[in-house]
Amino acid sequence: MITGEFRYSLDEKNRLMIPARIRVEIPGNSIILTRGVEQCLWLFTHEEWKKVCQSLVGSTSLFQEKARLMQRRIVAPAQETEVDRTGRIIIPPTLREFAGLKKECIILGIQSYLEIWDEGSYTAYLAENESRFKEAAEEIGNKIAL
Amino acid sequence: MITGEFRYSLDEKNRLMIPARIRVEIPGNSIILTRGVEQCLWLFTHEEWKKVCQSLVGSTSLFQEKARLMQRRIVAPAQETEVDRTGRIIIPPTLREFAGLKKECIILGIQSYLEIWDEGSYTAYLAENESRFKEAAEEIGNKIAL
DNA sequence: TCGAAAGTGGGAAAAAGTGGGAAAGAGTAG
DNA sequence: CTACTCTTTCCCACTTTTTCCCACTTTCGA
Repeated sequence: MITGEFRYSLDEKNRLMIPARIRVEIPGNSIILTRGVEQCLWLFTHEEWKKVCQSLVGSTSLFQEKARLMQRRIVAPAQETEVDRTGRIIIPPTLREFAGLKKECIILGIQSYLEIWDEGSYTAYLAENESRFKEAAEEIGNKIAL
Repeated sequence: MITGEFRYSLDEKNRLMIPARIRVEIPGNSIILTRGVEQCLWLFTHEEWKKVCQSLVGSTSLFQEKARLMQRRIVAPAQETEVDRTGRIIIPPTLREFAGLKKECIILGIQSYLEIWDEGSYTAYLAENESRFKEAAEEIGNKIAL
């Protein structure tokens, strides 16, 4: 997809705007929505989702506890959502609650997928992790000349 | 790009002038804008941005915490911005807020990239870090013969 | 002092975003 | 089984924002 950080608000029908810039990159007007690792939602194109699934399902077994956990936590909650003709998607209730979406939401474009955060949670997440981020940045600085 | 320290003000449409001297060095009239490590924005040419992305994204996974942090903090906020025919760029709202840009801005040219600071923040940053700067200067002095 | 280049402000057209109404569908009670 | 209600979905029309462009002002150098 594409990158960018956008703020949109959830309306009273639980609809959320997908930024026009990002929308044009979504093939077929439909997208897969699931739980993210942190308190956010992940959105994938069908193609990307296939890759995620294959790497999760393909390399694991029904008879391994950790594998089942990953399946339940990432694969199971996934739902396909249509982008309506004005560019909005409907966030299913269980996913909305999981991500704690209230009104103001942040949409992140991270190249091959998107994330949706509640604005408050996202701000808190970044604040909590700022020092960790700076450490990681230093590390990269030591490895790479940029 | 080129070096230099310039002061321009953000107009009421969130447009910021790119100094003519620097502008001529930007290929293709379009530039990548993202969050910097401190409270400022970083601007890269496409070519430079590609390098940054590769060093961040290249060898990482969706399922690694530190990788996600770096992606969210540096890669996700990135947006491509056109330089209009009078030489201005539009600063997207989320980036403007992050950098705390009010009116007067400082543009720094640092060879391979640019930085945009709010004038107040920049002055404060320099003042706060003057002693650390002197330490850093000593350290470098020990490594380099100049 | 004049000309050219750089910078500023603002208007108009186009695009993007928002709210809400109506139709369709599901669920429930009589 | 039917009728009523509530929810969901789809679409339209209005509003706001963005983008593009023009013209004026200022600055700098000759």
